[in-house]
Amino acid sequence: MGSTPHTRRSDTRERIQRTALDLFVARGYEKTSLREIAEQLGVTKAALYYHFKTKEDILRAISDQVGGPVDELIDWGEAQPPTPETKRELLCRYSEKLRGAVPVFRILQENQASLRALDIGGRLRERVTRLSRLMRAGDEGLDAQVRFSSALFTVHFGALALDDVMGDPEEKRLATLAVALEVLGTAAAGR
Amino acid sequence: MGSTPHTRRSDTRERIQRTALDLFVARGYEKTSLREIAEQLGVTKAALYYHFKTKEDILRAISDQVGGPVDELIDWGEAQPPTPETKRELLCRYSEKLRGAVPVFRILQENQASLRALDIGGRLRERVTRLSRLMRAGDEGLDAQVRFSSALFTVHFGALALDDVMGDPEEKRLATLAVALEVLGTAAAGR
Amino acid sequence: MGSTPHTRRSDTRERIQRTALDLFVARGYEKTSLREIAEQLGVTKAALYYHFKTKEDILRAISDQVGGPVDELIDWGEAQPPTPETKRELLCRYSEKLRGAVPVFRILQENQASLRALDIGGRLRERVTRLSRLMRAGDEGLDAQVRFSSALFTVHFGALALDDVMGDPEEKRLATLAVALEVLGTAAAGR
Amino acid sequence: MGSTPHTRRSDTRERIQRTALDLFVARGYEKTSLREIAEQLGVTKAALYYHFKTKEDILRAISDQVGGPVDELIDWGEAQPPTPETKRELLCRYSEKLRGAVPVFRILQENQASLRALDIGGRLRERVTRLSRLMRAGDEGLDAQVRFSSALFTVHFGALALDDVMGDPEEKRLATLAVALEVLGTAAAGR
DNA sequence: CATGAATGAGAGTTCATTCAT
DNA sequence: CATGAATGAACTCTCATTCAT
Repeated sequence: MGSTPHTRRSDTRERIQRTALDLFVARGYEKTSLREIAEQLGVTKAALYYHFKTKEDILRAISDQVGGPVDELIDWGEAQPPTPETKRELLCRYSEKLRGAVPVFRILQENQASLRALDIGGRLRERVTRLSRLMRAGDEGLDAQVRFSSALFTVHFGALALDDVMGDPEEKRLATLAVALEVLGTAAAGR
Repeated sequence: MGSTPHTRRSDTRERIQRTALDLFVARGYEKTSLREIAEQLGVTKAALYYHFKTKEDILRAISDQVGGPVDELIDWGEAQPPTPETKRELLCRYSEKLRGAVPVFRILQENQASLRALDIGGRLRERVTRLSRLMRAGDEGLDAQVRFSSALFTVHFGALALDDVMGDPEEKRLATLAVALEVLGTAAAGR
Repeated sequence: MGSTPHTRRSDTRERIQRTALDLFVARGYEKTSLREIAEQLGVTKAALYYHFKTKEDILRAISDQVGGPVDELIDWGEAQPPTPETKRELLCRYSEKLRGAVPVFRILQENQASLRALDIGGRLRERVTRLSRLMRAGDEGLDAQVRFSSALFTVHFGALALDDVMGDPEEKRLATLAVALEVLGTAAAGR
Repeated sequence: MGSTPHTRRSDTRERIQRTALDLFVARGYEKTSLREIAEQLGVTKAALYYHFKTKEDILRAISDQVGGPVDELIDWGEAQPPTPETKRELLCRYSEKLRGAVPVFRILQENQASLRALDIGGRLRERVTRLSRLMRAGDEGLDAQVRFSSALFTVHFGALALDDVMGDPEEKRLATLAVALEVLGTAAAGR
């Protein structure tokens, strides 16, 4: 009845991305070979190379799914005054970015060592640096710095750790965020 | 003339371990080849095989440097009553184990994806599970669980993140621990 | 409006040939991929296949730019009496064929090993054989044979070697030819 | 009887070199795959990599068989006064270097295009440049330059071309050299 | 005329591992 | 204790080529 008549145009690129994501999550970036990706997809290795220039390029495409949004968030943050309120807002928004992209964050997290040699690793590190600077702005004390890190760890790793635990995802996210804000709050309000 | 008569026993084994640790930290477990380790050490690959059965075995030896102590900690915890005090004590002791073994923890952390296929990964996961159970004992609420995770993240990742930041290590450790205890405290005391 | 009405016939075919020639000279036949040719031309690889059946076919088209003329020269030579004058004339005419087609000769020269497997290589070898026979006709002595070879080397490689040296091309060509004729002359006259 | 008791020590490196030489001559450098070399030798590809770092490295080892001697020759030449006699001597000695190493020179000659990208190509070009400078020293006229080139072509390509022609090799070499000296002689004596 | 998508074959290279000495 | 030599399996990547549209 006209449903997807011949949408074949080229969803292949996206299918590669999806399959690669699954395998990278399950077996790690290094341990996943292009042969595996191709086989699981029912195409040849060469087909992957038609759509992506290198293996790293596939990872990059996946990584960019979250890289872009997070960069926007940081840009926004750098345009705001460095008030406690801004910092709280940053945490909230970061938590939202995490939602729905957990597998991507997990790959970046668990393959950190492999990323180091790749330029993706550099970009990732840059983001962390900029985020750190943002949060520390205006208060360089050790206690404040620890609180910031702790709050960010809570949001970031909380999302990853609680992902495969039963319960309503949104409820878990809000609980996590609440604790993070509490940790941060003391420092930010403490001024 | 009496000091360390023949204590050489197996100098090489330890030198391999140290070199491997350095390289695993710098380039990652997968990306570090036995050739590199051997070259940096000035021996042949075959020599490594005299001291270790496989590459994984080298990693295992490194991992065991922290595995043992942490297992002891967990054993101790499971023998205690599940009071808030016990939980605080666990955090303190875990923080102490971290001190001085940061590179090893870093390897385990950053090569997680690679470890998954190895049995080291299994043991690691088991430790996390047991630790979780310990902390949650007596209070299964979502808020408490989040607080526990958050406190542990703070101690664990705080140690890794603050390692390459200037400042007195012990001071940083105590500040981190203080925040972690604060996060935990509310939940533990909330009973 | 009347000039070159539809003379476009096959502009692309020639552009492919020219681009391929440039790349074959610069990077060698084997090392030049169809992708490179296509990219430099702003078309797709598949487009090349519309105009040429295979990669070898492109090379053949280029090679034929000189193959035809040289074959004519040989045909002419075989129809002449084997006098010294004929041999001198052959050298002169070969020198003229070289002029303006240096890049093509250079490709054939520098990619000899690659050509061996191709049928172009066979044809090339055949030409050399026929030319040799022509020059040796009537005098099979070792000295004469060496002189012939030497004269031909002088004309052939002289054109290639002096190409990227400053100076008036025609002047260089004539100087080269003079030496070649001198070398040949003794033998031819020696009869 | 004591013949070659267990000379196994390691002639493999040399056997690889010999086999590679044969195949490079027969099929060209690019068209010869490491698989072929290994198969013909009855070892694995990996064994080749135990003895040589790259494919290029095998070629380099082969090329160095003539590279060293020729470099010595050039060094010698540069230490002499630029007299006609020196130039004649250079030709004679070059001719002697060629004798017995024809296959190596042939590889370098016929795979020129492939060598260009390799650093072997650079070294080769450098040798040619230095040799050219040597011969031209003291006389920069076009005629002299052409004569020098012609003489060198005669010796160099003569050796390659006459190799697979019947007749006593040494006799052929001397005949070739005689012609080369004659060509050169006029220029050198002409002063 | 030309493209987008894909393929099969094979390349060079690296790795962890083994074993006789 | 340690080495030199070798292997088998796998890897990422490139190439010339095809074909439906």
